[in-house]
Amino acid sequence: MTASGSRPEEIAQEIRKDIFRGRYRPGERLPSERELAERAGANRGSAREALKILAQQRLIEVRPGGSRVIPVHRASLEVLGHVLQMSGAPDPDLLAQLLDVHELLWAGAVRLAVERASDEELGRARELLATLSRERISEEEYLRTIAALLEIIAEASHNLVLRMVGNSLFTILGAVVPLLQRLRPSHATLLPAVRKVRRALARRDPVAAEQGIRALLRLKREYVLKKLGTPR
Amino acid sequence: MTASGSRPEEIAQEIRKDIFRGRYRPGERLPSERELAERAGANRGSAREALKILAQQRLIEVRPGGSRVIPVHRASLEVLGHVLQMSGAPDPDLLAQLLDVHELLWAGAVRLAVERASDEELGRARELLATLSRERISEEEYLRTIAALLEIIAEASHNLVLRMVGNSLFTILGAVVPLLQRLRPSHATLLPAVRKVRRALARRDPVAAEQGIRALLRLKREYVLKKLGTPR
DNA sequence: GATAGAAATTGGTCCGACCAGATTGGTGGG
DNA sequence: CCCACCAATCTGGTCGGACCAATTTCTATC
Repeated sequence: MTASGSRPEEIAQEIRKDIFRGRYRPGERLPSERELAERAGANRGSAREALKILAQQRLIEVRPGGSRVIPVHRASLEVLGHVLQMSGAPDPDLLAQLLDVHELLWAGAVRLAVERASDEELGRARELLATLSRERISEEEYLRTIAALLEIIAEASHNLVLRMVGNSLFTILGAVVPLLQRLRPSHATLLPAVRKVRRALARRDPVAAEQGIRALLRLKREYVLKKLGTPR
Repeated sequence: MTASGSRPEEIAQEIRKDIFRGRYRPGERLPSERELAERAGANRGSAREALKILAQQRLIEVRPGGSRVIPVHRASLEVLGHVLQMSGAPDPDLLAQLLDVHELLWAGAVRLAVERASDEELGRARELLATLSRERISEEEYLRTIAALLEIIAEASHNLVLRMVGNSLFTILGAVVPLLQRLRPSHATLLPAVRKVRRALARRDPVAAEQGIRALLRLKREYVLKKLGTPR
């Protein structure tokens, strides 16, 4: 019925669905490994592994006596991807929240990055910005370039934590965004933001860089949400 | 040798150590499930589960033919806690990075929160601030109150993503910080920041609130790092 | 030396079994 | 009628062994 992955992943997905649909409410007890296994026509080991997956995503808590559901807002970031991909189209509200945090985080990151980046890192960033400001840039290349740009920012920030959080957010976004089309802002709207970032990097001006990245990501945000029909 | 948890968790910890110590380098292949099991004197299932744990933390990638190590900066946030608890005292640099992101995130969060919070939520926050500004507050209560305050901020921001990221950061910090003592700034240094936040909440001034929380968290940061002897 | 094929290895899944701790339901005393 | 107590039952934790398909590694061949 589902689609992908290994047997345990399938089972986990099934349970996740049930949790999101409200079949199992927070605090409630989940069926036992044995029952889940039987229900899915799988081995107990597979069902067990499925539960372990959900447990590590902090969506459930498994302990002797029975596993229990944990409120979503206590769960790990990773479940977000699954939430967004639950029903056909991603929930616009949630996506907007994700983009908010995305913007917040990278804005802060670029600030640190500009302060600490080596000239070489700065150079690579500048190249990417040049790519972004090119007249004819494909949808795919736009997304890829933005990704690379953020990757450099994360690296240049010399902050491992930032890099890790950025990874998570980007992974989630990357899994959802491609579902929508026409995500690339027009060249005309894109250019000013790119120019701003460019100048900020040249002058090593953290505040300006922050504003520039904010503008850049906000463009992405606007286009994504507009595509979903409910801009805020 | 290690300490806690289930058999698989012990094995996972052992492997993690080896990865962090550089015994297994990124891209390198890990021993097979069978060998790891034998080496640990455990069942293959347990070794397998250990690998699954590490895989879900994106520290390794397990696939037919052999599991491979992934660079730390690609890993999930959750491994951070383990990195910090590796050697006796947490690495000051890394802890500083963590606190930087902590501050960045909550500063952004409080901004959203002040804009969107209900009066009831605001009231609860105000109570906590009152607790913080009390003359005689124990070490433990200080930490607990800060935690509760951030929790409310996360809730009031009405941003699920923020809440989740905050959870992760807070969990990591919570696991590390208690190891150090004397984390509570003196009442005199604490008071101005608390006052600032308080006024900002009363006026629903997002910018002021952001600055206030920043100040509050920076105090925490200073004290934590000073305790470690290497402030920056 | 390159390559195609055979053999060993690896993870994926299944089955069945035992243990210790938790849950549950019944029972007897208050 | 309520509550404390205890035994049957259930739950997750771990173990051992087995088979499969895909990958990796080795080898004989060209």
